[in-house]
Amino acid sequence: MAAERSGGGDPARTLALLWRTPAEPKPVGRKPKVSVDQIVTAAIAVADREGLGAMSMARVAQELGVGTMSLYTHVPGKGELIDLMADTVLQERDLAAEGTWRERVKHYADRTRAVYQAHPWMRDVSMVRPPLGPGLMDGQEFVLAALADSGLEPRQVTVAHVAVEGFVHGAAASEVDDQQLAAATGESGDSWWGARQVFWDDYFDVERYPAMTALWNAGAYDTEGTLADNMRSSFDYGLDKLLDGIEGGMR
Amino acid sequence: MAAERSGGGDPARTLALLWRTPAEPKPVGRKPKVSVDQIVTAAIAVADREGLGAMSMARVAQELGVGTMSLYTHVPGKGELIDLMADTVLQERDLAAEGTWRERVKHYADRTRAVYQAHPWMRDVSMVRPPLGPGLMDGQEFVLAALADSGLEPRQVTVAHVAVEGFVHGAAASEVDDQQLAAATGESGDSWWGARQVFWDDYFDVERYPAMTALWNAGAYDTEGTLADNMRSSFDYGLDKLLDGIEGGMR
DNA sequence: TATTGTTTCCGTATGGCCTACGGAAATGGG
DNA sequence: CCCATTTCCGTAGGCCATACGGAAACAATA
Repeated sequence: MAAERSGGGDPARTLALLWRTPAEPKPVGRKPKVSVDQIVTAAIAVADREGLGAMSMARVAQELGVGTMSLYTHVPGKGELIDLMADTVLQERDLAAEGTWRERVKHYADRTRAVYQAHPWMRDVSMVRPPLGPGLMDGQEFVLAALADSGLEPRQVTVAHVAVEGFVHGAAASEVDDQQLAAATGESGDSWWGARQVFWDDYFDVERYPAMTALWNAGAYDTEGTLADNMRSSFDYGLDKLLDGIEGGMR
Repeated sequence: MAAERSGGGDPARTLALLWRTPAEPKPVGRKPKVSVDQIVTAAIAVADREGLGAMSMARVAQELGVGTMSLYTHVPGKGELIDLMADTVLQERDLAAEGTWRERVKHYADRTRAVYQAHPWMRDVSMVRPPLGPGLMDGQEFVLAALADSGLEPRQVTVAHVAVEGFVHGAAASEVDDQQLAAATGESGDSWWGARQVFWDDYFDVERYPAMTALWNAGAYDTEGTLADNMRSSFDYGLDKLLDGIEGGMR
């Protein structure tokens, strides 16, 4: 399937849901069996356990013990529900750190990474047209405040922000991708690569790939950790180098 | 839908397809109406036009004027077809550049970016368990050769490689995400943001978001270009800073 | 030409998905 | 009791991947 799309529908309705604008009390009419919060919570639970692909309207309704179509009374559609899910888990970040601007940016990256770890389906949510809710906005404010304290010019802050934001979400997503695939297919990344040993035996050509061969012979791939360990250290390394570059560009 | 998954199935069969290992000629039996190449080409054409979500087996078969099930004679399943599509478009990169190691890495980033631009559905293809075909491998060889010339220690080359590869694919993906959404929904990114003007009017709180407000007042968001232009310069900026950091770390 | 072995083609069927529509059911006030 | 209002949800239409097995095409042989 292609990536889950959100951000559709009527902006006013979606924003009201994201910010939980309390509709004026309606003392008249049948009592609701479920609330928006319950729907979002149930949807997150399903996606956490079985992935975003398994998060169907029918599945969520079943989880709550109501009919499928009942959900549409509270939520305009699946796209908007995904918006609500994403903003909700982004609110789980605890962004109240002190320290230098670098420490704060790294804290932000760490907390965001934790969200992806806890909710691997975030990999499948596009962030180019993000849910403009409190979860996203609080995060933006936090990073921008940190970058603004770095001494960069205002215009540079916004450019650096896009780069940092892109790196953090991208790295967290690809790190989590492995786990998500492991859960979905029942095969770990290490085992997947192991099963592709045939490739090195039957297809790899040392003459076509001299640089890779040289690195291999130099022991560059003799790592002790698992695939997940390596992806974790690459995340930290890449962010460090990016911040080094941003810092260096200020001089 | 969640991200399209590939890399499943029997490794030996998939590798044989990726490297087009010619099965021994079969002069006996009914003549095939379609070839693997035709199927892959048709699938890419559909995905280019209508996105990976529209690339169904039925749709591809229709494109070729054959029955849906005929495809399964030549390709094990949809996952493997996506593997073949991805490796095929990665082969479109022309990676024969001269220059310093930095110039070559930037050339690689530029060519990879071009692939995503031409085939936006690549955003939806996971690269954590990549198709081990010539398209992917030639790219890896090219970057590793460049990084190995930078003077980094072998072990450091592999770490930097993961960071660069992650950045390039991540940035190209999010850049293209916007265009893909524009094509799928018929609404451009600029127009989408315009429709969310309500947010700034009704929900944005200057006291809750002082850093954003200050940047706004400083004119940091007074850009003349389109959203696409800004994403493009962020791509270049981020890669530059990342390479600065890698270079600086060698000292 | 008729037969046989081999390969490809593809119709059918199963079980899933989202959501438009409209009627039934519940609730509080008069 | 009646009625306005709100929520609940069954049905139905049109998508999807792919397992299965028989029909059809072709080359070599008799």
